[in-house]
Amino acid sequence: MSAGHTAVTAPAQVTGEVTGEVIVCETPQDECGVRDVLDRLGDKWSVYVVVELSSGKLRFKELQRRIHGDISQRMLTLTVRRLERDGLVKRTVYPTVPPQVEYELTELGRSMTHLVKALADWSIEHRPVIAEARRAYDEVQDEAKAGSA
Amino acid sequence: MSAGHTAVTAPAQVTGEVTGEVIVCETPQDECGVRDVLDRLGDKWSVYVVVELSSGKLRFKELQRRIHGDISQRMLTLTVRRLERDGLVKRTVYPTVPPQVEYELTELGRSMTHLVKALADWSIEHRPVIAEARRAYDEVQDEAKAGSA
DNA sequence: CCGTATCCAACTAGATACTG
DNA sequence: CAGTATCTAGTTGGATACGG
Repeated sequence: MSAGHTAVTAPAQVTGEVTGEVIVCETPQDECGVRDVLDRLGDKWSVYVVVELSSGKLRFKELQRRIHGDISQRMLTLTVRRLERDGLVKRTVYPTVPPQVEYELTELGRSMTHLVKALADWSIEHRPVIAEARRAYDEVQDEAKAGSA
Repeated sequence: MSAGHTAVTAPAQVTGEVTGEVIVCETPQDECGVRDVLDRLGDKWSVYVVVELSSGKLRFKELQRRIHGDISQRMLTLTVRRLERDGLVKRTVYPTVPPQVEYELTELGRSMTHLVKALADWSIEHRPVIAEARRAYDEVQDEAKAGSA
């Protein structure tokens, strides 16, 4: 994304390898190619779009309504465009008036819902532990601050 | 992270649920709790720290050396602190001189390496398809731009 | 209805210098 | 060695207005 605020383009990637339980890369500088997925998963809305589309085809407005946390029109556009560019989402425009656009997961996109589900499962399963860890961590930090004051 | 540039703190989260192949949330506003994981997975370096620590305990400097793409001291500090706060990484300080600090995955952290591995596997497996999808998409976009010029 | 364009606010990340 | 502090640049995300 060299210039524009609206650009969808992203950088390139290289080769990597995963072995057994321990993750290894052939060439250390290549980032293992994981960045490809992470860049898409890492942004604020992509996962939710995939989640909503996992249950079927949706129109723009309908998709927007379903996304949690009130996604703006602009962000939804950017998000679906990036997903479309990566071949995870298919966009179908019906030249009606008013215009109608439908979004659905591609085969590739559907193959990723398993991962997203795994992520969600893990997250939900370990939420209490993580929450407690954060609470404990913050408490210690606060004490340290109070003590030094 | 309300104020500081150096702060480690992050917002809270709520309840969610995953059912079958389709992902569902009980209350639509709760973000399904997936954000918890994603926030950590989404930042630039966390995954690489987890990857490197998946093969064992490491000191700060050693960890820094191994991370791909030349992580700065500051970013490594921020990253491991966030991971520590979430209970994914354990930080052990030996009060020697010069100081020595060791980082290792906790049980929780190790339970996440499976996910990271799944992510990496998927990424590597589908890299060609994604690359081709992007190429095709960009080509069409460029044509459109050229056509309108 | 489905966007795009523009402007602005917030956060993330890098470089560099300094400390226990 | 293992950080913290500071400053700055780049990127992401939100609000709003307008266009096909």
